Amino acid sequence: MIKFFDTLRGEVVPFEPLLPGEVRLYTCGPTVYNYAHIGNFRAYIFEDLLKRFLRFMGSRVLHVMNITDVDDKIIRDAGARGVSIGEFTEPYLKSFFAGIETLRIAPADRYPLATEHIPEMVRIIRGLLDKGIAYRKDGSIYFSIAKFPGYGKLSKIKRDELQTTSRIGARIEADEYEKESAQDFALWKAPKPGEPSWETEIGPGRPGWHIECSAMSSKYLGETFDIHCGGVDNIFPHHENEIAQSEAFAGKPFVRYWLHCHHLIVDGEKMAKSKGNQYTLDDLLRRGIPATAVRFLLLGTHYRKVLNFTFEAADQAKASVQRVLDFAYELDHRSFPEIRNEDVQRLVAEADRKFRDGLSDDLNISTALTALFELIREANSLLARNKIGRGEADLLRAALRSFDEVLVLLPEPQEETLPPDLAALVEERERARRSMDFKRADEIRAELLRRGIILEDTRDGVRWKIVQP
RNA sequence: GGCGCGGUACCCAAGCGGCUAAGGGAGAGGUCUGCAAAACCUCGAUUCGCCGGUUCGAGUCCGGCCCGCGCCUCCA
Repeated sequence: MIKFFDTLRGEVVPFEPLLPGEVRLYTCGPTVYNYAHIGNFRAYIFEDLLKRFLRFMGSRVLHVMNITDVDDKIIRDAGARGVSIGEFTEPYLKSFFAGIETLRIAPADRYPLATEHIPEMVRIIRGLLDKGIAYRKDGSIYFSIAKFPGYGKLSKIKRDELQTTSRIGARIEADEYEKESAQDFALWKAPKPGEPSWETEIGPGRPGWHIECSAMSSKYLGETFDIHCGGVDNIFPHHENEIAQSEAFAGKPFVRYWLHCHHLIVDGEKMAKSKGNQYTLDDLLRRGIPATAVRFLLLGTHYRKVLNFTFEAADQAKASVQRVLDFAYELDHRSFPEIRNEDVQRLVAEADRKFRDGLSDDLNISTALTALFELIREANSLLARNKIGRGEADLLRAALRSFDEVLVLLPEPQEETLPPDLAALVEERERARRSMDFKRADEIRAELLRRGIILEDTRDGVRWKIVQP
């Protein structure tokens, strides 16, 4: 049985999709006003784990991730640069997708853009106006949270406490828009001179932040769908407001399971531009941390715990991944005796059970990784004693590939030939070794290492590996 | 002030009432090897932030305290 921690209910609950065998998933995507940092990618990696695991367990997953391509900051910064919001967001959009690919995150089925779903948003706002839940003020339209009794149920914030909560006062005064009640939020913002706006049946203007997710999720996934993910910072106000809009409009439950991922901090501190610790994916790659190590690092801490990023942890992640890769390599580049060993089947079955049970328990990745590493250790131990036959090697390869459908650490199958000049060097070294010229042999090995090839002398002869980029 | 997360070996990190406290990294010693690499074997927390309590039995439950972190209308 699969169980997840649902933020709304505040506990781990059994997971049952609305339609058997199909999970409808909506995840909050980037606001493309800047380059994504590794904290953003932590959330996307968590969602990738969730999605790949659901597929691993036999579900189809229909996944929608929104792209926020219009908001206050985008308008401000595009204006400052004197370009359209489309021109402004394009490089960030490209960079986001490049990161998704680099980290081997399974792409969503759709990435709807906010600017392409204005009519869908207007339709909901229209409906909320008609129901008297939304009201107009100075050209803007606000959602009256007093009209939605369930307001605060996700974030556990009580409505009457909202305005007395400290810190809030200053922010309310700073707000440029007049509202009936301080806690009400904007569905539609009045146009301002020189800023983008849309002519619509509810008047000119641009959407508030929250409405796009209500509009796009219901369009592609239905008015009630299975899972909605995001970072914990989205619980309030973003997701709270989505619930209010969607449920007030549709009159039915919005989301069945809310899964939120905690933050990533760096060296024990919150990431902040001012601290200079806000790393992008490219920053890490430039520092020599391979993408798979980044993936492993972001994957390796349970999603509901704060992940403390350090470069030491990144190096450890790299080494851990290497252990998996070396094991896979061993299975592919070794001769196996013609024997049978029943133990292997038992080990594989046990690892598979533990892997599934771990992830089924609210995505307990530690248990799942333990299953993988225990299998590797046991298998290596048998391998060292030459007690794994050809058939068992196939079993192990299949198990590894199966786990890797979720973890995605193994390299893509690649061309396994050395460029001729390098192959010639390997040959020359073999001749040198046969004539006991170990000095020359070691020179060649060092040369090849500089060129990204590591040589290993085994009982079956010399073999080479590509060193992780 | 409100809501929430966490403090387990040098580092990362499971376990959440009961066999010897997972797993990975780093470290020490050994095996194999021309040397390496990889791998294997062995070692490594009498102890789980602190203090009380419940229990036959507690990192695991209860109470108090200390410390770190996040959110509270920009934020993954």
